Amino acid sequence: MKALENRMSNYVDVNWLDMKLLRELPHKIEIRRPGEDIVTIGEVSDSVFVIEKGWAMRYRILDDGRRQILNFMLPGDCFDLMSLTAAKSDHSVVAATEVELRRIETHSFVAAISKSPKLAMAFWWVAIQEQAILREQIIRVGRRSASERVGHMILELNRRLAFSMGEETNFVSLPVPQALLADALGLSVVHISRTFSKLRSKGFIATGPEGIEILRREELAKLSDFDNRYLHMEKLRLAS
Amino acid sequence: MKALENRMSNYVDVNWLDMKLLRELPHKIEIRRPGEDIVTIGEVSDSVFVIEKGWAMRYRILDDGRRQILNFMLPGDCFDLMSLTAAKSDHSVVAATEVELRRIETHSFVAAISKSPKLAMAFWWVAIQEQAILREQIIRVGRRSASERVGHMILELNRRLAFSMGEETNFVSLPVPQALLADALGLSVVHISRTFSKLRSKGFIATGPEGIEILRREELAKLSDFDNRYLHMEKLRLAS
DNA sequence: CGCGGGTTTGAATGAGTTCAATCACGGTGG
DNA sequence: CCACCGTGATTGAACTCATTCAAACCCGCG
Repeated sequence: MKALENRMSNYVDVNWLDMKLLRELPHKIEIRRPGEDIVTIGEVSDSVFVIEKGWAMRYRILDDGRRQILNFMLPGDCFDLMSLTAAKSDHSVVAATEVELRRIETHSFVAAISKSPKLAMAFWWVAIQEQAILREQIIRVGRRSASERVGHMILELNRRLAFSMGEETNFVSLPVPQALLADALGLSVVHISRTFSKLRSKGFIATGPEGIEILRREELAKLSDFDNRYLHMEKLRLAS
Repeated sequence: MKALENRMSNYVDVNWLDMKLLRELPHKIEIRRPGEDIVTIGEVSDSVFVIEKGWAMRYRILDDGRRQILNFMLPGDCFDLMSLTAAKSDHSVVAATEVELRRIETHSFVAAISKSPKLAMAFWWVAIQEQAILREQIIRVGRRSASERVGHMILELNRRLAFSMGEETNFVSLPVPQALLADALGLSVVHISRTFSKLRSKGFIATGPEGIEILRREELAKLSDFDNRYLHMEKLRLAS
């Protein structure tokens, strides 16, 4: 719950939202090992999930084995609000690292948001933010060069992690192999590696086994045309 | 309103949803000429729009002039439900052809959906479908070849147009220049043209000034790995 | 007729892929 | 303690798909 609270407290007044209501919702905590599916394509989910710890990702496999990762989901992210309409999922969600999940059954979730318009609005906002991340992903893979893609992704992950941790840092923990970045950015593993070494040699980043350190944020942001406004991390205002 | 009614009647029981409520909502009808912005990046919108006639598109321009079209919006599509949270738009929406719009002010829209949970659920579904289209777009530009992208896009437009027209056809009216397809699919205009002629020479499609005719739907769908389930065009079920 | 937007074609170039080999490192079993 | 794996990162060379630039073409329209 910590990550979600951190996140929400960044855009709503601390005591504006009754987190208690959410925290006390009936739920189960589940653990998934890396590679285990959380939601499988074609299935109708009856639950909403909140990621407590670890990374997950949405993905789809094409007929010949190509894989596209749609987006990464970090602590504090919620899915699948799609379950509210009982639609079949058009993609799978898998644990990228070991993941701790809070599972809330759809009907209790619906009950909670219909009781609290504030909570409903907060989750509406979550959906908005996710859409924005998807759109940014389209732009990344559609019109950006390899270095721009990599730089942009690093900065996005850094902002989102900072947002859910509640603290600034130039370090991006990257608990996933480069192959996953490749499938997220529509590049080959080989080229991801080459791009990293290019960014390293230019002094923009340093890489280690644990993750990436951003050495020159400004230049990197300029190079990759990164503008974090799309993440909508400013305080939320309610529509009258 | 016709297009939206057609569309909704395809997935909800005809008299299940009180379209009257929606139809009688205070609104203004507006016309935009091709190229005119409907929503501008950075602005906070106070209205929800429904496209009555014509095509619009979401897009973003990068610093050096590259453009990415995020998706096309056809008759019956709604936007921007984002306005409910009074967030600044992270992209622009522009008329691709001459467009007829129904503009509903956010506050009347919010009033209507809070009165009618059915209406709210219907619009929630609209948001779900749009997310699915965005995800499919990511897969298209991230992991598909040029011919797959073009074929897949043709089939998507065909399904969506059929859905909003309420009638089957193998013809896809394409009232926009190839340059727009290029910016949507992350390809150059030249390559779009070459790809079309490849698809033509294989006998999959025929092109004319008005649009595209699909000659061999099955083969084309196979070639482009198109599976229309993501469009969620089946009847809606309500979550208890 | 001639102009202009859009499409098509050709030739040269380039960014990213593929294949294959090598390297680095942590873990395992003898 | 050390040889032996296996996974993931890196590098080189050949190749491919798509881009760029430039010219030609097509067609509706004033």
